Amino acid sequence: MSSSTVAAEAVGKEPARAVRMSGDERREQILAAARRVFAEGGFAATTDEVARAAAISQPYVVRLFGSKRDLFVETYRQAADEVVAVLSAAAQEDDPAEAMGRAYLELIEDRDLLRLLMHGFIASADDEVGRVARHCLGEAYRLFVAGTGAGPDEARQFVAFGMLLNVLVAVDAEAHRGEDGGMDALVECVFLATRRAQA
Amino acid sequence: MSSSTVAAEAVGKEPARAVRMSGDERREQILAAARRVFAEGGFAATTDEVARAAAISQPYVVRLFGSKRDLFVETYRQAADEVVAVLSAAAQEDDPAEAMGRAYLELIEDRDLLRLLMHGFIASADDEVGRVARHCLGEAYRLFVAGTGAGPDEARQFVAFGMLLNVLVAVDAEAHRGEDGGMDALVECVFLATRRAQA
DNA sequence: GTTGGCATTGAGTGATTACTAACAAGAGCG
DNA sequence: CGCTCTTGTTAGTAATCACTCAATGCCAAC
Repeated sequence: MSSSTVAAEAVGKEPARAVRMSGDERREQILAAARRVFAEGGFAATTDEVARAAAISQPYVVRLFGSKRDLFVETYRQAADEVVAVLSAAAQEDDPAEAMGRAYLELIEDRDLLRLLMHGFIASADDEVGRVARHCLGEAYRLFVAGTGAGPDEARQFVAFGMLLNVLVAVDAEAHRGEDGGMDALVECVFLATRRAQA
Repeated sequence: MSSSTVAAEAVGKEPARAVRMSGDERREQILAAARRVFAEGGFAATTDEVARAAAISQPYVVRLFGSKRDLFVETYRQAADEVVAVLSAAAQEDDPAEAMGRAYLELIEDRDLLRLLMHGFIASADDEVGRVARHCLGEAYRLFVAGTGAGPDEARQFVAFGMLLNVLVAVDAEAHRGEDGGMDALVECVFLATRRAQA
């Protein structure tokens, strides 16, 4: 009970002040929060939501990144880079085709990452985001060709299957089983295909 | 020069009043405008933009549809229904597989339609939109199986290729040729594949 | 221990937004 | 003409948003 601050905070009398952190640490933390928030609401999500997710004040979010748009672009770029890096690493394993497929499945298990990516696919409103999105897609194709030595058609099918997985995760198909016959059949078929690929 | 209204409007003295229209006609017109506007900005687009696109006042847009959300849902449902109807018709032609492929290509030539659909894939925020989106996807799969008698894998590849086309159109890949090597190769490969399918 | 810099906040500000309320204008009809 | 229903508007309102400003507390170096 040395200082009064601790006791007072425990009782809730003083306004909660965030624990002090280095600027870089805080930026990383905000980026992580922004990924979650932007994944949910896209660019329409507010800086206030990001701030609450990071447990700091809203003006500080804006200050550290300059503007909401800058924060979005940086968040998006980080996510896209992550995808490319993971695919790139998988492309150099023993069985690149299998490794890349598995790597992508693991990536999109992070629903936030995937939905954020999808938002970028449509957010062609912003030039920079569109560029990053196109690059990410192009790299997926290029890395598959380069890694596996597969022909264009096989690589195209790899990417296409990835886009199908994206959409199924985005619409939360698994959580809505039994609501639509066609969708159920599609999910089942995709599920079997992924299991087969992993065998 | 019969009435003063016409002359005055030409000179711009009287406030522009929209030509009178039946409620149903107006609703259709607003839905068409909303499709364009929501395609661009998703649910974040404003009712004011829709109103301007339809050349009427913003409150009237809200009044005719109850709320922005209701307008969005109805716009989305109409678009999804259109897709299902077109695919359904194609599934009953002589060569269903070829017809459905061609039909889908023609559908997504309407970039507004496609981008609106994509927005719904992510807008799982709204339950109803999510349901419609899942149904539309499920029907594409189901209709292909039913129409062509194809196996699950072939049908899955049909839908997957469709999703790839969606994304390529959404990120405006064609308009950005030459900016990214991987993307260029992917677009070229997809282009060849569609030409092959149409032969 | 004082000073200077960094992290962080509260309190605005002006712009925008969905939505409401009230009213205007014309068409059809007796 | 008068009455009513529908179409459409203008003028709000309360809420929300990104962003700004001035201040405050804290740490470290002198």
